Amino acid sequence: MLGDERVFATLRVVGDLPSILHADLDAFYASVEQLLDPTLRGRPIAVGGGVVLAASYEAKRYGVSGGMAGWQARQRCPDLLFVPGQFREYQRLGDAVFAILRDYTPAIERISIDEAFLDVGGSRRLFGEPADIAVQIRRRVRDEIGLPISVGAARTKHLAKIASQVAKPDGLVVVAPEREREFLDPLPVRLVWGVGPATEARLTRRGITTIGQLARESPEVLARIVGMAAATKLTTLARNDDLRAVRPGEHAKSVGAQSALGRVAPTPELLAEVLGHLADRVAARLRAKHRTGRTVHVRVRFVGMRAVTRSLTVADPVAATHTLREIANGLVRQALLENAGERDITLLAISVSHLDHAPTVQLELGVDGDDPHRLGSPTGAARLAVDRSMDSVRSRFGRTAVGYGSVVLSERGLVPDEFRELAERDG
DNA sequence: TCTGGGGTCCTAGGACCC
DNA sequence: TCTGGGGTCCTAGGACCC
Repeated sequence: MLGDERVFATLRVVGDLPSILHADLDAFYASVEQLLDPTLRGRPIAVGGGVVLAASYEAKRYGVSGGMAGWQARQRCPDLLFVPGQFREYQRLGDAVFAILRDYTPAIERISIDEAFLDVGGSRRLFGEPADIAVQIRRRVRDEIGLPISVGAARTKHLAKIASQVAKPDGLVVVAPEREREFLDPLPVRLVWGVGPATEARLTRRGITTIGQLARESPEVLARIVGMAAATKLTTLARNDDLRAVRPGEHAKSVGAQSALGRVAPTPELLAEVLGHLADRVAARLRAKHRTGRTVHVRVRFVGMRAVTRSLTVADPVAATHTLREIANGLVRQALLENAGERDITLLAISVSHLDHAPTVQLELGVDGDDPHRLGSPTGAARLAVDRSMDSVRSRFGRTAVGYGSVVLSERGLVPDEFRELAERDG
């Protein structure tokens, strides 16, 4: 049974046709839980514990939303039922939905586990008009997978995305080209991609609350409110002038990992353990993608959410766990020294940017030099060799099969690693 | 009683080069 | 005689998105 289908279109479409679809699974994690366990259906549930990772629509009606602290969610909805995530199932079902989408076009851009853009302009002869394809997609995802999915269809990506948000839950909205302004103008600025709480507050203070007002505002005035680049972007989006194409297969620009720690003293032992774990995760993923990076960033969060970052760009690409851990350790110690007023920390993160492709040959062969950070040095090459054998053992026996001493012991993370892997973008 | 983990992009100052 | 202008890279911080 399909839900609401509001076709915001006239019968005859003129001009450019709305050939871009944005497909977005509704309350994805929560919907999967309700699919797998029928006793959860119709009940307010939240995936997570300390923080709400996803809330069912029954829970959303009470004001529970993703990212909210657990205690706060319980306060708003006393009957709220928390369930732990089944992360492998999310990945499996997300992939299954994606496979259905791919039946309709190869021009598909997956932007997260539960969301994708499709350009179905070339699929008319086989499958019909975009609106028909959207109906088929929604029916198949419902029948074959069992999940609700909302779809927006429009002439541009941004408008298609807004349409799918308006369509939720479990709906379809098609925006005909000649009715774009009529559709867009009354909607709140918050629906524009890139407008979060801070920007929304600034715009509201200037009396700008709808997308129509945003579109009519002069870029110069807007620049004074939100800055030059943001003003240009917001104007383009609000006027629906962003014509970027659906692009399959983008490359990631950075790879990182973080760990929330509760509230702990940053002893050398703790730093060694946590940074070892994080460096191991990041470096293994870099190697799996055959990539290296030149800039290492660390982030340290103190009690009260204040956070600082430190980064270092090195001449030679990094992909070895030990090298990454040493650089990160140095940066974190520096950050702690410069913030000596702070006692405990609540989070540590490592990420690597300035990514480059790493041909196997370049990684394996050493050249002269004795700087251990040098990938080409004998030390660097030896480290990579160790990492690579570890990678291959893990690929056969699972990631906890082997590891650096302190890393294996620290698998007591607060969040399961399966979930971490889920949140990664494909690179 | 502050709440996860993965990312992208922008700003702004300083160093350095021509 | 301390004065122009443009560009690139690095670093730190912040807003935002899923």
